[in-house]
Amino acid sequence: MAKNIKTRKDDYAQWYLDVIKAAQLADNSPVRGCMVVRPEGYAIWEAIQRDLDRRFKETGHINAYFPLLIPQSFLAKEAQHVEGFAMECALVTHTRLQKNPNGSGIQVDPSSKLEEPYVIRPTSETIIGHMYSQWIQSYRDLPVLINQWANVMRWEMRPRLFLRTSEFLWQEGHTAHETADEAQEETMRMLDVYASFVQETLAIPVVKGKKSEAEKFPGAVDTYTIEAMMQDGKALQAGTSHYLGQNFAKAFDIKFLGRDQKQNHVYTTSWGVSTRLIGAMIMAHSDDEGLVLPPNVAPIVVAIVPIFKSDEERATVTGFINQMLTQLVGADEVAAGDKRKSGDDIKSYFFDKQTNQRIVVDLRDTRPGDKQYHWEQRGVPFRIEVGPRDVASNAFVLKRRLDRSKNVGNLSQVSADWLRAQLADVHRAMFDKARAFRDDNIRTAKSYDEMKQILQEKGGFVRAYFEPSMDVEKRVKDETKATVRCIPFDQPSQAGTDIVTGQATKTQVLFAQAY
RNA sequence: CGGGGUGUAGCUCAGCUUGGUUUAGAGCGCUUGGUUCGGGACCAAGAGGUCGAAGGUUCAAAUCCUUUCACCCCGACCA
Repeated sequence: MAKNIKTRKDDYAQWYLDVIKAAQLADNSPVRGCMVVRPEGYAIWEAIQRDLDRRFKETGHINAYFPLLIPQSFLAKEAQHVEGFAMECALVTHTRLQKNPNGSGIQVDPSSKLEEPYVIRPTSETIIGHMYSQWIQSYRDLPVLINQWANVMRWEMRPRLFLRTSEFLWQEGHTAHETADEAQEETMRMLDVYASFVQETLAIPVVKGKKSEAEKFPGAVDTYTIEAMMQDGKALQAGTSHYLGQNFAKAFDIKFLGRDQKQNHVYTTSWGVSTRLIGAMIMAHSDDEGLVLPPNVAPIVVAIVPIFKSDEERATVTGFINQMLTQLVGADEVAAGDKRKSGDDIKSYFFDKQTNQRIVVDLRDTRPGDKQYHWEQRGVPFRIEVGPRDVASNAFVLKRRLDRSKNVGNLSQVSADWLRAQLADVHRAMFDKARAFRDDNIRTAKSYDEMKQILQEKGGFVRAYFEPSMDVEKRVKDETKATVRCIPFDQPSQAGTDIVTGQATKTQVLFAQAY
């Protein structure tokens, strides 16, 4: 039992925070609601970036960067947009500080007040729309397919590490198209990219669907989402893709001369995922012993723990480990790794230089048990234990983080391909486990009472016939805390009865409490 | 913004009711040395605090009073 981590059963919220702390992914900062992403956590974000960026490029997108500050007036140009974000905007109103004339310290210099305040971007549709209006003149300029990796700020009342922080890191794609069809196609394409990424890389199964009017992005015509289920049965929106129609094009006057020789407004999309994905990954996979990392984003794939007492034993064990490393990463990388600087006695060797994934050998002067817990809590997919007994039989002990299983292996079988196969197995097993859990926790309700009972007694997602509408959703939320997570793409062929209003409807939705 | 609560070592907290044997403490963590080492060791020594801040009462304040700041929880609000 991990002694620094509360169990999920005892206190799920505390467990989540304990896992983050134990794995050193992030820390609270002096600024309320803003987190410090520590190296272990940032490495996961880099892995997410690397993988997603490749997928964006493969679908024709390119990166650019727009400023952090947005003129306040820009935000107001799209009515729904400003309404949606007004409550959570931080403003820059002055440009200078001065010494406090009444004593020590500093204060705002009143003479530096800005004519028009800047908003720290909560999202960048407005400033990007402004630029697009200048860049786009002709149908020949379309489509514009730009993504940016950035930080944004939304002044949240209830921050939680990774899941909802006042400042967070994300990517936002912003595209402009000649036709509605093309823009809608783009919206769906990126939703699919997100779904594939989350499933293939983070091993989290998702439900694809459309948001109801009440839940959609401020200023969007349609918002599409991938929804994931956490281990407490709550839903987490893992990514969104918005079809913005001509709303922003009209607000920012993004026009082009069309093939029809007429001025037309473009059709735009935007789509984003954030560091929240790291929160999703933690909540979907980790256990009471700590973090469990999906192999594809694990910065360290194997931690080798040597066991020895005497100097002679140390020499034989490290010699054996060197041979093993050579088989895994090649002699050149072993030599390079031996020379590489490290702050402690943890040696590090690249297993895959493209993904920066490493194998480490833990030579610190601590007890083997400490090392086991150390790497286990950090979610490293595999640990390899090598002691004198193993060396004598040309063997090692392979410990798998996912199920904490223990198997004896033989040195002769070790190779890069062998390890890749092991990692792929873990990925599959993680995905299957998460999917089985999710599927077990999606229940169908035939009546509102039944839904209430399910939500209260079991949690999870509830699938039901329901015609989304602002009023009724509000009522359901007040009464059950559950919201319409999405209108899934796979809809039944037959109509049914709306569980709340009793009206006939063809629409089924997923209800759940959400983060 | 309403209701409640908390500020004492890096972390978790005791001490406050009833001011003075507390020279401000404990556990964890950290440093050093030794014994250990196949799932969180043990022994010894040590570093670390203007008790959130300011003011007041008193011979004497972590403790009582006033003011103030910060944070947390519940509501409201919200990707």
